[in-house]
Amino acid sequence: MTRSTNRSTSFDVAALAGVSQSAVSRAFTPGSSIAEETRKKVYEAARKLNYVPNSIASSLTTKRTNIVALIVGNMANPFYAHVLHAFSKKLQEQGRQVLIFTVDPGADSDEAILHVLKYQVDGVILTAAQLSTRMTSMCHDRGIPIVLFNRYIPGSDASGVRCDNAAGGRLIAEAFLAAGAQSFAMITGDPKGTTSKDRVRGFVERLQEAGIRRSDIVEVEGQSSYEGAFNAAMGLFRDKNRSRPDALFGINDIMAMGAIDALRYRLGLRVPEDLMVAGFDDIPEGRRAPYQLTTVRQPINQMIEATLSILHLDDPSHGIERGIDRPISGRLIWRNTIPVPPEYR
Amino acid sequence: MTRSTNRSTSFDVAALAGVSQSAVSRAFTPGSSIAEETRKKVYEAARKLNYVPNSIASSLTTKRTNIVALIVGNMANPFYAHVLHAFSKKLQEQGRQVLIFTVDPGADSDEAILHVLKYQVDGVILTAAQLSTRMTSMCHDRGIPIVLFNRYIPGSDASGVRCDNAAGGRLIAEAFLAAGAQSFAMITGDPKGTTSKDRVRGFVERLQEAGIRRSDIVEVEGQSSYEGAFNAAMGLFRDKNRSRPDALFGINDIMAMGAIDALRYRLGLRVPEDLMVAGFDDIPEGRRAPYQLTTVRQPINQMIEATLSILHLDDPSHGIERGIDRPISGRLIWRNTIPVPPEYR
DNA sequence: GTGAACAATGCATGCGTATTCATCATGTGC
DNA sequence: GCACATGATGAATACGCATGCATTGTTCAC
Repeated sequence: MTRSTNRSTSFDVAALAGVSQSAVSRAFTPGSSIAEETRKKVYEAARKLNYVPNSIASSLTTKRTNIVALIVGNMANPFYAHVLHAFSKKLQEQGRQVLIFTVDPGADSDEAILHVLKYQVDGVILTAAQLSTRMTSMCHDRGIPIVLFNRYIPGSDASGVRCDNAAGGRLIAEAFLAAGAQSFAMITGDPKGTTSKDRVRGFVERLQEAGIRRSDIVEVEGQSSYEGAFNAAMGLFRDKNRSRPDALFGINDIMAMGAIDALRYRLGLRVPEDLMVAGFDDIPEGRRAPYQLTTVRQPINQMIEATLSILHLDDPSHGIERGIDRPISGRLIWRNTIPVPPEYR
Repeated sequence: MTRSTNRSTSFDVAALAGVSQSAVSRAFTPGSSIAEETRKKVYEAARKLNYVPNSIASSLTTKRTNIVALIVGNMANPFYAHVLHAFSKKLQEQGRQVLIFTVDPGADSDEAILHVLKYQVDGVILTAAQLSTRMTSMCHDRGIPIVLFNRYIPGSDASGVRCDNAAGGRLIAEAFLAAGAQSFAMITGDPKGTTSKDRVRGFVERLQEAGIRRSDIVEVEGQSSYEGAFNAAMGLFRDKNRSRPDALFGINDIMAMGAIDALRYRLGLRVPEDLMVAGFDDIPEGRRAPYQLTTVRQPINQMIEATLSILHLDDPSHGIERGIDRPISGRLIWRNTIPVPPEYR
């Protein structure tokens, strides 16, 4: 049996309801001029025929697809899985569809953008992925707004929303200092993105303001994943001659978790007794019993709000907002990987 | 500045290249009859105009969108995040787009399906979500194939691919028995799906074959999440009078992990010394140092292959395969939450 | 009671592309 | 050199819906 296509069209419905095709279209278009009675007749006929309006066809005339593209660059980090979930929920509530693209960490998103353009999406949200200026202008030229989530590209036309990562880095530094740490290590991630670099910058700046020498701050780069940080931590502490730092900043929660497990299960160290650790993001996984991770919470909901407001999906005639960089402050969440100093109790 | 739409069409390209619109269309359609020279001219013109074919428009005539819908019912379980990622990668490689819908756990997917139908997707993959027979026939009527992933609905027209959950449950039972367990507990999940029930059935069946009495098998239902299992475990062991089982089967890995953390961090029990635990799925998170979870591996890649093969995306004229239930065997992965008996070493 | 404003409706057209059909040029085998 | 197959091309049309425009019927104010 062949895959027969029984899709009825607005003409079929119109015929059955005894109205014109225009009436059918209007019946399904909120706010258009149609009598309640007519609408009922149309709905009745539509129900009988299992009619569902063809959004593809309507997009052709309205030039709006109600599709938003979400490009995710690091699905292995649960933070981005949560972000994806949150965006998806939010956009669904608004009656929009989400076209998803996954991109390998570190890879650029040009190919994904190209597909996105073909599908005439109403907007693009880009998360943890690289973006070339060529693609930015390709999008902007055709009136497709694009917002970087948790990332910005200095000097670029693309707008971005992010946590104030530098300020967050400072919060971590302060927490360590308050807990009495004197020598420090960082496990950093993707060097291409601004996220990791900003966190490092704020962290180091604040430490130096407190009189810590740069030589007392060790930095190791790991792949931006649990395993990457696990291995980086092993490398960091394998050298027995080097004196061990008091405090370790994992540049995000999943990496902090990887580092903690390496410390505890491979190196026999206690956290926080032997070494305090902090992360960044506040993913739900970090709250669990084995970790109880002290971290900076990214205000995801605010960031999503901001992203959508810059996209102006409701108002296509609004110009594209270019070059915006909107940092939003996160706050420190005390848990158990840094001993809580009396003044923070 | 208003959001100007500079999108050039195949006519613009045709004019610049000095050919007809048909030629442009053919230039971008693999396998169509066009001279290499003409194609080059077209590409050249297209490049100059930043032309990108409008897939929406082309879908209107071809009746194919190259979009596949993925409906995910439980994003909180990392297993499904991994599944989503794997499908997305695979479909992208094939040049298809993924439209994603997230549905609350336990909720039915009717609304999502309705949206999917509007967008004329080429196929639907449904994961951890309910599906009404009405929606199944809505899809089938219009020639849209639909496959349930890791779920089946007995007597339904919808096809499904899944792990052989009952057989997997038996494997777990055998592992516990081989390790010498004599009394058992299960923390089960969503009672609406077949997945949890099948695992339980296989597990119990095998135990009873080994002479275990039903009264020595306790069953607690938890919400299908880390937290749900954490709480269920607390409830299970709070009753001090009840004798403690030797072995606990968490119906999937994330729940097993929640249970383990409750046991270790709240109840002061050691795993596996005081109590052995097994999960199901083999998510990467379960391999990590704190858990080292013994589990049954779901053959995700095979399952994805099977799903796509049933969908017949490459051959739209192929009839829809109805009512298929394709179980694929998983295998037991020994790690450290069950003491490995000598015969399995 | 009259003209104007307005709501409801249908007709016709356009959105950007794929595809059918007819035409023409070119090459093939004999 | 001829009949024929083959490949390349353009004109025209269809895909399913939204919308501008014209028309009709209705209500309202005066």
